[in-house]
Amino acid sequence: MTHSFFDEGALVAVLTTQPLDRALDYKAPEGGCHLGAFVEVPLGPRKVLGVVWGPGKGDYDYAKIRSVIRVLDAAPMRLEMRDFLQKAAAYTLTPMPAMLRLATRAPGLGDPPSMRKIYRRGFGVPDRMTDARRRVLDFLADYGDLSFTLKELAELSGVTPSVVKGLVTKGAVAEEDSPRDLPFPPMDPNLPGKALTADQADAAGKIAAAVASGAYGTTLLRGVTGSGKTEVYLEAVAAALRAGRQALVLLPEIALTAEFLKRVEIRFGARPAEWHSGATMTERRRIWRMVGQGNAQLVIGARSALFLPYQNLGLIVVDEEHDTSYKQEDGVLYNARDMAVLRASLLGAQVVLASATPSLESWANAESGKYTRLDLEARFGPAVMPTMKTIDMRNEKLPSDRWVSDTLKRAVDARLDAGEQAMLFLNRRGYAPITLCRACGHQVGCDQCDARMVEHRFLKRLMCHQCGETKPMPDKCPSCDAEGRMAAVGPGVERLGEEAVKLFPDARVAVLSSDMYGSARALKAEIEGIAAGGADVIIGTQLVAKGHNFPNLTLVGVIDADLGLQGSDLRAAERTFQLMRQVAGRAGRAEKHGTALLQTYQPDHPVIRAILAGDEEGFWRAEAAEREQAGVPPYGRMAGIILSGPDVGQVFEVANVLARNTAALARVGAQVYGPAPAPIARIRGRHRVRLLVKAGKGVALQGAIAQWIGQVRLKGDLRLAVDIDPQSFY
DNA sequence: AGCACGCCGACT
DNA sequence: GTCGGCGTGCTC
Repeated sequence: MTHSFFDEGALVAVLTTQPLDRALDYKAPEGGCHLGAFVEVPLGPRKVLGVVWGPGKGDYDYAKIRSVIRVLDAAPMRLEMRDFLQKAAAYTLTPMPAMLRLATRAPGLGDPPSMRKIYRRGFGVPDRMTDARRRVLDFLADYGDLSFTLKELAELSGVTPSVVKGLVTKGAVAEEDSPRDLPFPPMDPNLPGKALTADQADAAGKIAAAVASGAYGTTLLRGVTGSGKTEVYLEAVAAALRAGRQALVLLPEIALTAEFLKRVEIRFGARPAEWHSGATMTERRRIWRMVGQGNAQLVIGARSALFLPYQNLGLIVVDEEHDTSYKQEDGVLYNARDMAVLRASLLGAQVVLASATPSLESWANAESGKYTRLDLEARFGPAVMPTMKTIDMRNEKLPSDRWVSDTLKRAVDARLDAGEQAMLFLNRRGYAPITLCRACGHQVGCDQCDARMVEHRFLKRLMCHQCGETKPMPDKCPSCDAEGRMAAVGPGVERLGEEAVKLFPDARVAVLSSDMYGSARALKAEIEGIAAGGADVIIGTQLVAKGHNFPNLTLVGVIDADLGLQGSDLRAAERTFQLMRQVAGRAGRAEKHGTALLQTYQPDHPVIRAILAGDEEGFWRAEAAEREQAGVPPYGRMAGIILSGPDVGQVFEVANVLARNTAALARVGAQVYGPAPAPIARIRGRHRVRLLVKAGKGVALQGAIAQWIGQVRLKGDLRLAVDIDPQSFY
């Protein structure tokens, strides 16, 4: 460490959020600035946000060097954060400015602390007393020293705001400025938690001891649904709080429910900071600032909460660590689970990766001893894992426009008679996945992407699931002009909902699909209503698999367990396994015993057999052996290079230049496959071409790739994105 | 990312 | 002649 403070006029290197390839030199402002300070600097005609990254390089014409405009009122970025951003950038091959943008995703960072007016009891006495005035003063007398906003005070005392204002001019009510960004209430780690079983207490004790050690470590906490994973990791959170350190719980966005937050609030006696995409600008700003000041001890959040400016982070929990939504697929391509491990290792913090169905990566890391593995086997309370059976669809002889077999229908009827809930699971949004013309066989596709349009009867439109583009349902075939011959082929949840209404006329049927509700909030509210008994038959897509508790749900019918089994994607089997296990785990979570029925045409498929047998270790060993054989992650390294542009020829031209000049990769023994059209060959009119790079485990792949792609200069509208550890590789 | 500079086509 | 298309390059 050379300098930590720069006097006025000293040269400092400032990293901005603008996409420049390096930090620029500026003169430190009046009063000087600290290393890591958030500053506003002039850049051409504009003012931009930046961070003082180090001493200036002094390699630029001194006469042209401008001064930092001002130091922002925010705690300087800590060295640990700087280090984390640099290492994360190097790992994901992301330019530093983009990385810094992730870390400054709060509005109004440059503004002074925003204030609002608050009202409390004053010392003056009004000259004239009225009924309304007395109500206000009596109310304030009842609440002693508490203060309120104008709106609160007026509403709570049953008067209009002008009455309060009148009292302010008389001095009977005091008007004060108060910072809008208030500290979060302290968490109490010593409130009693739920009673733990012996193995839960044992696991909790081990993780708590690791947290107290103040060293880095990662624990894979494995346990079936309802085994008490949450209770166990909340004890780890308590240990971090007791040690005076902050804790972060990462969840997939959809699992961040009111139900979950309530549990946390009960355990720690106060609401934690919630960081999610639906948060308002004011909330985000408050959290960003309070986390940086240590005035938010516990953050519950989605992926991007990892980039908040923690002051003293001691524990990161990644719940549902296998969830694919931890991998950001647009903009900066990073996997929050891996970045959590990176950040913790730099901090001397603990990581808990929790899942009923861990990713193969984490499972392998536990096998190799990089992670500590803790298994929770005993199920909490009287419920046990559901009974799982297949329904062999080859014997069911269903007509082509029906999806619920008679066997499954009888099982649902039985549950309805018992006054319990049943769920039909189908991982396909919309009404029907294919819309085709019976006259010529034409399938309606998206004009912008190479994807089929999916009919959404609920929206009365066709939708592209790649780009979200919609168009009205055509009356006549766009290809052969035949009228009235367009037909819906295959099932989606909306169509399954229609069938369920016919099959179960007396039941209340609810369809849960992410596109049927205006906002994530509305969707969560709907799910909570249903869980509380608002429906008898629940039709759902993948989102129902994520962490929702349906206490009265005792039967899950998986409509098409074969979806995802076919194809050569090496991760498909893993994903199918995880999804089926999680869906099955929805059944019978409380006191009632649950059953899961899987409709399949391949009851002998290894994945289906492993699910039925509950043989997770067997499944993973088989999957791991296959991957090791193929030399793919986690037994080898991969990266995807996606080139995109409006002109296919141009895109392929650049891709071919890369494919032909691979000396930089050959030096580390890496191979290139492709170019080939990317899995989604066209998105929003941009053609996408992918190259895959494959290398041995332990190869320094990023450096080689950086050198390799440095050979090409991208002209015009061409883009190149590097995806380290891609989710799909085939 | 913005924004200026600059070098070629179709207009008053 | 010049108005304006957007390709290329710079910002401390």
